[in-house]
Amino acid sequence: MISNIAELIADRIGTMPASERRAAQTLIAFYPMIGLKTVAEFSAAAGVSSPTILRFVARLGFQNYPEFQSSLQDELAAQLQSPATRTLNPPSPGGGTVSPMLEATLDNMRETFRHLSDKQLADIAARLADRRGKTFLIGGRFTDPLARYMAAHLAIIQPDVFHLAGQESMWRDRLIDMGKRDVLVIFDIRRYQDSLLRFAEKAHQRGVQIVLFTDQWLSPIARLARHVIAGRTAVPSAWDSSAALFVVAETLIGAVTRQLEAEGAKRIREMESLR
Amino acid sequence: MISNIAELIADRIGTMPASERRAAQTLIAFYPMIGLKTVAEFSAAAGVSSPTILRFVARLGFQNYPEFQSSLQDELAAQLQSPATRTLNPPSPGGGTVSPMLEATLDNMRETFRHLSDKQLADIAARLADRRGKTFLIGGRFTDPLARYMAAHLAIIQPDVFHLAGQESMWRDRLIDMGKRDVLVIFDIRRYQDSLLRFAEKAHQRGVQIVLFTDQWLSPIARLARHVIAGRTAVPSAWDSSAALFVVAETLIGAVTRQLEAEGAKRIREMESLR
DNA sequence: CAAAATACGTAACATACGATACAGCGCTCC
DNA sequence: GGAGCGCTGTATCGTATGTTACGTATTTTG
Repeated sequence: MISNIAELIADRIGTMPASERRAAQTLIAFYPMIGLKTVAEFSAAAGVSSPTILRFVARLGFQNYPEFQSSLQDELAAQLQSPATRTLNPPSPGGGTVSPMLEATLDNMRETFRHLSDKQLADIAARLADRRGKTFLIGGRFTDPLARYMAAHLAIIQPDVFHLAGQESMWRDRLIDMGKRDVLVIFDIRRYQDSLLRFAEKAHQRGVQIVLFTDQWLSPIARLARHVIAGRTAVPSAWDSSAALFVVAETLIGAVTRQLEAEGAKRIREMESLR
Repeated sequence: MISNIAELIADRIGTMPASERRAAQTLIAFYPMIGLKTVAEFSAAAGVSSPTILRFVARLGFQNYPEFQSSLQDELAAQLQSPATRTLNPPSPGGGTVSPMLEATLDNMRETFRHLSDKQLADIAARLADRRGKTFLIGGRFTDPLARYMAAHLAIIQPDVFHLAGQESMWRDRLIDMGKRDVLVIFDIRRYQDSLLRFAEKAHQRGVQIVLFTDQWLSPIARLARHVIAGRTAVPSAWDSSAALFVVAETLIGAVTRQLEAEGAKRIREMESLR
């Protein structure tokens, strides 16, 4: 079975006329980048004319040049998704129902963090550690526990951390306390909840800084957010996975704790003694 | 030093207006493929207008869109040359707060699952899927969100799933409803909570089957439990990590869902129609 | 609260790009 | 050696694409 364009070329290069073969060879030599450039550049690199390039891709079975490029891009994207990461985790031999789930989850985490720079996390952590404002956390149907988890930790190392629970009307009443210096952390993955969007809009109007945890398809709230964390959620299950977001949350909790070390440590000691 | 476009974006995203930030986030989310498409496609994906995309790339320092694309392509080409340096966010040698945290978490998960057989999980899943009894879930200070997360999912695919919230006295009142056929899922990691142990003992006396999620040092509840899941929790942070337990929980949710597929699917459809 | 500045999208524009028609050339096969 | 066929490049065309100008909305500042 022919799965990529390189193989396709190898398969058909024998049937090609001289100039097209030159095109094929240059594509292989600079695979696949030269194919993503313009016809003119490709033809120049191969030392043939543009129509030859077009005839070449036509012979490969593509309707037109853009279609050929899209195909190359898809191939590239697939490579970038899974590349060595699969081989990085030696597929456990006794692959029952566990393994694929774990594998997918580990991949999701790596992917999520690949798209997340230290600087971004540091910025968010700094924002969360800023003691001049309050911190509110809220989540959706399945992600509210993540908001709770984060709130449970943050509330220990600093004051003015509030998890917004209960009914929509109750959150709204808290809006009155929110202003420019405050931060609202929202967890919202598919299927995105209207109630959260409504709430986010109102908070946004009040100048509240929004930190959004969402999936790779980005909740509509992203538009309002100051910081967006997009986690991978796809796993071989009927449900989406929030594990990657969970780990990001833990990472942030750790970073904020470190920033507030001095005061935080004191606070923690104080709390211990209160028990 | 800024070596790739992703870093460049992370560096400047703070200085960008809202719409451009959205463009930036979309690019990161689908990095780098979306940037190789046309301005129109990029703008559609980001939900902004084409000029915004152009202003965005201009702000990154590029003269025009093609130049930006070339830069992305060069980056890609370099990556493809040396597969070793394929990471989008190279392990920052300096204050890399991310990497060690992520690495430790991934290790924890692998370790946790290494000590967890498919059979164990299947048994637990079967127990949770057994519809003759009720399912109760409860957790400690930091782990209660995990109980909530699991409850939120299980409650959708089967009836009689209850998360025990609120104060200790309220849980106790629910004991009256618990019997031999029922399952109690407890999350308890260090520092183990006396209140949970007390509750577990009473439930155990009533013949309730206990499924315990704990850390590798095992909560004292372990001796009462029918099934024990011991997750690794150590990470380079001031806090313990519950991420491994979270993933086990998700795995179980998936397994239970699969077992109840027939009835579960029907239930889910019914719920959708109720919205 | 008014005024200025900035951000953003709509719509018109120019151009660079892919596509096509056609003519020249070489090769092959009678 | 000549006719036919196929391969290839030049030149032209239509259009999709990036670009720019401008007006409106929004935010910021005095």
